[in-house]
Amino acid sequence: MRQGACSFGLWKVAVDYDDTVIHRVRFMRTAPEGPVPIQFTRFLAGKRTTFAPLTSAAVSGDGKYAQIYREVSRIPYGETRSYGEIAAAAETHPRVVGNAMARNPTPLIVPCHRVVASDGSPGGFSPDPDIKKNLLQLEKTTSRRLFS
DNA sequence: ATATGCTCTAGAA
DNA sequence: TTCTAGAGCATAT
Repeated sequence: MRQGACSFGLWKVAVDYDDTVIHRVRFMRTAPEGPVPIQFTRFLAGKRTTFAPLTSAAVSGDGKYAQIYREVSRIPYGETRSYGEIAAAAETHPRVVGNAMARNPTPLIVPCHRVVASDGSPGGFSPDPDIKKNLLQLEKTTSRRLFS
């Protein structure tokens, strides 16, 4: 297993991976040095809208969380869905979706930042909700640029 | 068995 | 319209 990190604003994005399988992604203040797949730096620079062919280890399996992560992975770049909508698609309760997002081992790959509350407010994000806002902002401006 | 959570809806105020 | 209460369910402890 390899590990590395890149920057996103004030934060470091630490990535644990093997070949094209991403095991863990974390936002931290300081992170171990090392290379990350090019998809990360390009995505975070607004120069890429997908992580393909990278995949998250969290989407495989038959658990309820894996189902939820698969549904979340379907949300297109620049769009959002509510916790309730994801819950309906995965046939579970909205709070379970909240739990799954809170424990998402691979944010970005499984775009949990695109899941917002039903009234459009951002909802939570650890370690800092601002990261979620920044990611949504990045996707909004990037998708607008790609469409001009 | 109980506590917890990045929620949601309905009904009261 | 804003606020509160409780439903509802997978996981962690």
